[in-house]
Amino acid sequence: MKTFSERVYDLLLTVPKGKVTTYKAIGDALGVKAYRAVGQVLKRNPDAPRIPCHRVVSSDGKIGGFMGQRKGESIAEKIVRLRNEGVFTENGKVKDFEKVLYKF
DNA sequence: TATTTGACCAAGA
DNA sequence: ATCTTGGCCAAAT
Repeated sequence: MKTFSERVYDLLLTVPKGKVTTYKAIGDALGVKAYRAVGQVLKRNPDAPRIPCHRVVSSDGKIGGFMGQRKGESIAEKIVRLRNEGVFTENGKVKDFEKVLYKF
């Protein structure tokens, strides 16, 4: 039995490049309502480049909480990464959110 | 083991 | 549109 975190990571890895997902979608896909726990795990377990945390946004399409990152990292860099993958953002919110939103 | 916390969400005022 | 409230669940302390 995998742990919740592992499931989150695995699911996140299934998100194709150029797409984004939401905490809610992840929780729902896992059959759990731990939307918060998802973000919690991602925050405290920045498992590095293997986990595309920047592809996870809030349900409203806003980047949400990437701010307040740990030292060295900022939301701006994630936005740049997303843009590099084909996902554009506007003032902290994903543009064409529904179009780039990946559904499990 | 128990309590607190949090990168959330939906609904209400 | 913004702010507050309640709820939800796993991980950290």
